[in-house]
Amino acid sequence: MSLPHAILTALLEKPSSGLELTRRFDKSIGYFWSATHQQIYRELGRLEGEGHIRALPAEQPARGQKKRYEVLPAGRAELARWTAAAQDPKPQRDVLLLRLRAAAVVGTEGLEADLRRHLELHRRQLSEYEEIERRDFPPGRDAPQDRLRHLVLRAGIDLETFWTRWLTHALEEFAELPGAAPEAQPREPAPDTSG
Amino acid sequence: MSLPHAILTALLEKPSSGLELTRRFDKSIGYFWSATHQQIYRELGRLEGEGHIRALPAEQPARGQKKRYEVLPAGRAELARWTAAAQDPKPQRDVLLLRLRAAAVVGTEGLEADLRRHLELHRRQLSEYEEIERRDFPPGRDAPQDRLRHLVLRAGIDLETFWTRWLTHALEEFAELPGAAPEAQPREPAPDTSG
DNA sequence: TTAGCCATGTAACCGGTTACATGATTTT
DNA sequence: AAAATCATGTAACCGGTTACATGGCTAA
Repeated sequence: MSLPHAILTALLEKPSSGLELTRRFDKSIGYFWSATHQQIYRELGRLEGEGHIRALPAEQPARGQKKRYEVLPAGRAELARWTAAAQDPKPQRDVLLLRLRAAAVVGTEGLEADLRRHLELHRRQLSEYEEIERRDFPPGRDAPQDRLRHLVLRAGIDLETFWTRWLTHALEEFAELPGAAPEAQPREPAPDTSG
Repeated sequence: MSLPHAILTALLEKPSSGLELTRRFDKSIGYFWSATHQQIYRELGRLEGEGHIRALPAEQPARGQKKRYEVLPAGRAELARWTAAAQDPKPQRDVLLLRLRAAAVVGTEGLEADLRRHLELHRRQLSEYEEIERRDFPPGRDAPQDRLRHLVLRAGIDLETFWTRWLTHALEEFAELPGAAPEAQPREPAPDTSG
């Protein structure tokens, strides 16, 4: 149940229409909580029904007509409640790690190329984040209001840094692996706890 | 579509029953691809229907009776295909970062305690991984077959290290934040690209 | 013989994904 | 006038989550 709160946050930062929200989710908030326009429209409907947001009465809504939403006090209260409430971290799901684990069993054939591609993608994302940091958080102390935003961006930068390093290391290991696939060499299964 | 491949990998490492798989998903593979027993039974049924696995004919299956599965050649081929196929990284979803972003708007009240809790959880996970590394990958060169497994574990260790560091940093920043919540101080919304 | 655990399921729900529909506005 | 784009939706599906059901085995 996080999408409604992502939307409330975005609307508090700036009242927007559905499509504007969609565009903002493509950058910014979407860096750590993505959403399609279909999701957003569905959720806007619910939030309005619950009295958490309302359409600005300025223009009459019709199909194909812009509808701009703002957050109501009840919505702000709900967001504050949710932000403060304890939440367990969700167990991570990472396909790439799963594929490496599978490769340990069926061979690494073809995997290396995709690792390279991922490395390139993460490098690009990293430099995009660093560009944003240069532009929005120049050296020197942030204003108190910007501290939290900078903190979030820092998480993005450090995560992408981790992935580029790890993928680089992985590719080095691949280069040292003997031959192609250990396909036909079943061996005693290792203890089940190893990663 | 990753759960069936996670199961195929686990079954190739060692033929198992549904509940055994469930237990193995609680450690090991579950560190980066979790699954409940309901998911696993459903998926085992599908995989059997597709001819990717089969129940070992040893014992007759009845309700409440163990059923052990093994991977068929078609299943191994499918896993190899999937492992080698290019896949785009899924956009990350991280609730904690979303909550920080929300806190920048509605205030940090109550958030700090949960950050501390998360820090503690990540520290515990980190030392669990490090324990596994000490036990299964003692210093010195890994055997080629263990390289990939060690690589996966390394990703887990480095990720948890990142989180503990970032959370520590975040808590330091919180300590410096003025007062409690900037609740009643709306300001010009910052540019929408920052993090 | 009752309680508790082992083991395998079924069913309902819910959020995210994909495909498609429709009206309004702008461009060619 | 046709085509492209903007903007708001509907509908179907699918994987993950939660709650519940059922049979067999074991220990108090």
